[in-house]
Amino acid sequence: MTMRESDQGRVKALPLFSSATPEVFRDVTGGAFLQRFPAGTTLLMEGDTVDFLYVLLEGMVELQGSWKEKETTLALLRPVSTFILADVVLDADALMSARTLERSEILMISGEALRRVMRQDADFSFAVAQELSGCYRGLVRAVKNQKLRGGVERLANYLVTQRIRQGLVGTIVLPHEKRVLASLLGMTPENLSRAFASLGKYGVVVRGGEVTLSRPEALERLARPSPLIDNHMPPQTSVVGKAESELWGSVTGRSCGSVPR
Amino acid sequence: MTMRESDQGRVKALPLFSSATPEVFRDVTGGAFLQRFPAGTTLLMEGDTVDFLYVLLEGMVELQGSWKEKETTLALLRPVSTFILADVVLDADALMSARTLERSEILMISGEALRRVMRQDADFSFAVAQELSGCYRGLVRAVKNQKLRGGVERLANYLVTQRIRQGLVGTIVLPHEKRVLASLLGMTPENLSRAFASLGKYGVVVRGGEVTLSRPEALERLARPSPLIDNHMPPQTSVVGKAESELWGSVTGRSCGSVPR
DNA sequence: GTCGAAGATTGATCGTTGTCAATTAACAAC
DNA sequence: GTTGTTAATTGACAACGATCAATCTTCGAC
Repeated sequence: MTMRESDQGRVKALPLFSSATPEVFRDVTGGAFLQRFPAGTTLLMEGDTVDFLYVLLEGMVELQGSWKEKETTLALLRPVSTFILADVVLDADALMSARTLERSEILMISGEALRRVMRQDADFSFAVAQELSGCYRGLVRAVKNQKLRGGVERLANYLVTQRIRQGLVGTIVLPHEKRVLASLLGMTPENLSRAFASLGKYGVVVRGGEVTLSRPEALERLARPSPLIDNHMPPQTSVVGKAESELWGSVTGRSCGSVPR
Repeated sequence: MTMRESDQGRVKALPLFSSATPEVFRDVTGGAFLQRFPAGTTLLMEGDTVDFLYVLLEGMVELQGSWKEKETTLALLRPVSTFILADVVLDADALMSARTLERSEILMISGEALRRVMRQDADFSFAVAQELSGCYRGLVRAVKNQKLRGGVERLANYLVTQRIRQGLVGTIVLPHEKRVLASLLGMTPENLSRAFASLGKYGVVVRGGEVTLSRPEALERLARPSPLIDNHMPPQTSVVGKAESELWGSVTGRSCGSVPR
């Protein structure tokens, strides 16, 4: 029920906990429990009351919002990531649903315990505030991305970002189904197909889940990435302290639980 | 240079400070200074390093993001509101510009002091975390609003929200130029005009900055507001403690500094 | 009052995006 | 292998939103 040794290390390495004393860490995660979910499991529905802070240790989780039978993907999370932190801090109803896209391993931390320790330990509270700030900035980037760029531009920037995150390889691998990517980018699957096709002029070739980027310079000229919108992530420098990894839509969010594109 | 008595009270009433001890309040706002700006002043540009937490005491401020000579409004702030809190907490560059829309009075609080006190006082740190959580949730609402609704639906919901905030009056007053509203709603001024026209069927009549909503029920049926997207705000209950006022695009954000629609 | 500048509106047009339908591809079960 | 299910693609069309240009309104300066 409780954590494995190895998982404990990974959780402790999260920005949220990296500066916590052993006591604080024990107090917060003491009553926590580890749970495994199959793919496609809904962990939380929009509007539900939130009792736990979730920490994704294995697998993949999608955060989504809905309105009038429409759904949209707000974020895709990879290990190790926390999510719905803001709702837990305010003890408020969830604004988004969460579901597993793969078989996943998730640590569930008591929200009550988290808030209690926050009120006792200024350093921990500060770490939470930093984490929330990073998440917030991630969402600001998402809104700018959505409002300022067109569909093709969003895709181009997504590809540029992925190329960097996957190590400047010539061929990147889409970490999820195209339908999910389309939803993340705020378009229909049909339009994503057409957007990929229209990037052919810039050396983008799609074969299944593999996307080859010959002519990355051309693609980048089109994408015009900006550090004020795209989080091209400090390439995993050892300094994990800053919460400024900020998620970032595409599977890769270091920690932080929210948002898009 | 420093605050008036009356302003001090208003600042202390902010969710961010309402639970702070007099010492904490003094420590944080001690080195702060009050400044007046004419309309149209740029307080901060995207990418700038952020040295101060801003508190709007009088006037109106617009937060905006830009990319490739395009601009978009991310939030409109009315007194009393803080803004760029997340950037201050992380000591990171600003992701959005801030400019006054009217002659404004703004309190500038040292970011360094804020962070220092946060590390010392768990309660204050907790209050900051709550504030950030509210801002974060406001942004989640904004993204959902933007991705899930069309232009006319966004306008309809904006009007429904304004009607509630202005006290269920029959005629609401637009708190800013229509061009700014258009940018906030993520459309061009031309399309905003047409969107208003298309709401005529639902009893919406525009005369200058005044919008009369005969048939609010019809408008509401079209708008389909949702508590998971629209923040119809607890109508100013005395409980100011919760940071869950969450801004909300339209001028009215109780406090909190960010975002839209 | 007249004038001028800026915002708002309207119409025409064009490009983008969503929708529906049909087809093809990928993949797991058998 | 075959079959059946789901995802992905393609085309045709409609809806939506952006752009350009012209007009009208508002409002402040004079």
